[in-house]
Amino acid sequence: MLDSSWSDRLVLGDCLTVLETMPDNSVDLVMTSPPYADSRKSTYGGVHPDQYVAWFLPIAAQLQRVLKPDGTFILNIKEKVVESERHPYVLELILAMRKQGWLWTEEYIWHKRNCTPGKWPNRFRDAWERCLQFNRQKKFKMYQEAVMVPMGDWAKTRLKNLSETDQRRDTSKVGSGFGKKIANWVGRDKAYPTNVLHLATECSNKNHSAAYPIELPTWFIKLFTEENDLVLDPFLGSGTTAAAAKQLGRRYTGIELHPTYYNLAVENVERVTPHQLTLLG
Amino acid sequence: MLDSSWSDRLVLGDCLTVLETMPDNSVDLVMTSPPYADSRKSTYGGVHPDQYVAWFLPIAAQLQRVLKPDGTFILNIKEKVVESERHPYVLELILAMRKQGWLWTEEYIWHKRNCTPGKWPNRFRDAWERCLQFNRQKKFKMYQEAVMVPMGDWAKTRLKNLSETDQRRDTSKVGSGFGKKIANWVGRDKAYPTNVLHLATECSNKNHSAAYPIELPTWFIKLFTEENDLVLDPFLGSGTTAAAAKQLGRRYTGIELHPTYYNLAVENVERVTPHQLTLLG
DNA sequence: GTTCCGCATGAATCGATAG
DNA sequence: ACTATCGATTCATGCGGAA
Repeated sequence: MLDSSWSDRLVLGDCLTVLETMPDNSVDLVMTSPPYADSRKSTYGGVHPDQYVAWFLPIAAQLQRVLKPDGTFILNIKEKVVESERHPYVLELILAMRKQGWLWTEEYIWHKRNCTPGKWPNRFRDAWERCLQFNRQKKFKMYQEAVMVPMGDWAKTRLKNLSETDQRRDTSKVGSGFGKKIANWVGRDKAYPTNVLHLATECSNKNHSAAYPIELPTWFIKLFTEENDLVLDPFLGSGTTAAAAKQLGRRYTGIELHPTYYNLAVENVERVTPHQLTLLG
Repeated sequence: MLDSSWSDRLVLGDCLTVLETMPDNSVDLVMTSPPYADSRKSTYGGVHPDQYVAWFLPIAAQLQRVLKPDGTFILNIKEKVVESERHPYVLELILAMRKQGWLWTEEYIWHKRNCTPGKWPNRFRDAWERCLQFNRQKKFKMYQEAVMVPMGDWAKTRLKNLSETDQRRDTSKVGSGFGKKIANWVGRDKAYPTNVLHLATECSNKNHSAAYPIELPTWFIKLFTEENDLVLDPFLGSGTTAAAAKQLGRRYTGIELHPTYYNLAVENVERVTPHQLTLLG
């Protein structure tokens, strides 16, 4: 049942083609952030918003097939603004995936504490993204305690690492609520999180920006898998998901189309030691 | 053009029926939180999730008619969990309203800092709701400066303009020169918010649970209207929207079907003094 | 070694300009 | 009319140099 040939492999190639070669019911968690829709046709890999659903559905079908019945699919995505309006492709995708047989179990909010700046006459800065949870069944594996304790540890670690300046800074941040959260966590060992995640965007890697900070896949991997479970990211990018999985002692499979990103991912994943206690920040 | 007969009126009656008697292009902002979908028919205002879109669309059509072309419609809503799955009626509603001619300009997130407690095997506590922004045109009135916030927590008191950080920075800059100090101070005084709002849920003195805290309509009323503009809430509930509008010196119209809520709303709105400087539980 | 400050930069968006 | 490109706007963060 356990096909070890897909353990800890990073594959260079087209996601749909590669997925078709993977066995049924073999993945415990799919966690990915697909290329965002892009109206610029000239851009390599850009998918037009109007064609986004049609492009993604066959991939979603494959993911459904390779996912174990009690596994989970987390899709990090956010719709772009097109002609001063939020494009509806994400909404349409959710509805289409439901027709495909997926259950839309939950929508987590990733609140980006440091979002890109900018000012426009008709909108504010976009500070959040969707983390859509899809399942094949109503009953699925979920290890809530795994994210209960680390949340406290995370805060404490974070608190230790922060300089006084940064602590003070955080307290005064606009709407971040970060400083307050730390205050709330002090002396409170156990707290269940909510469906809103406060995480900064990754700024550490200079050359290539990761889609999301490693804390994001780390959280979902802890929540939905146990050790030696298999985590799949069909749009690996710079390898953040695989790195998180490896670090947590999970098996991983990653697929990436672009050689540049693929090589970067290999590098980044190799650098990770399993069970390495996190250096967050 | 300005029909004063709808200024500062609270109407007891069916929302659709009342809306049909209102003049075209007369409302600057619609802000409401409609009755949530509920499968329990006996509940007041309960609408079955599967019928929610069909129920709401005629109302949305009337709102589109009475709204000024450069006005805004803010819809506070969140989908219920039905059979372990998020029901898609909100997504379907957005798509249907777009077909009706609405522009889905933006989706704000109301992050509820103290959400209802509880624990379930397959999900965490729900700590956020959608505030969907719809417009008739790409260009609409927006007064961003009105919601600019001090560098401290914007949901808290405005009296404390000096955050610790700023005080400290200010002091340290004295050594290096005066001119710089003022420039930095002014620049750091206020910042634009993002599309994520951190507000506590209302838990204060009211018998009936208000749909949202008064800070929520207050924020959107400041953002999308000027003084003497007309704010409409077709599902007034306990009157929070009208109270916020009155307090800010805007005109308001509220419609409520249920006599109990209507009377409560009248009471709550009467208690408010226009331009009363904040400090509401 | 610490703390503090300056500065570059980032999954952005709009409007204007040019082809 | 439609598309492509560019400049302006804005602020939380981390890094590096300085005190």
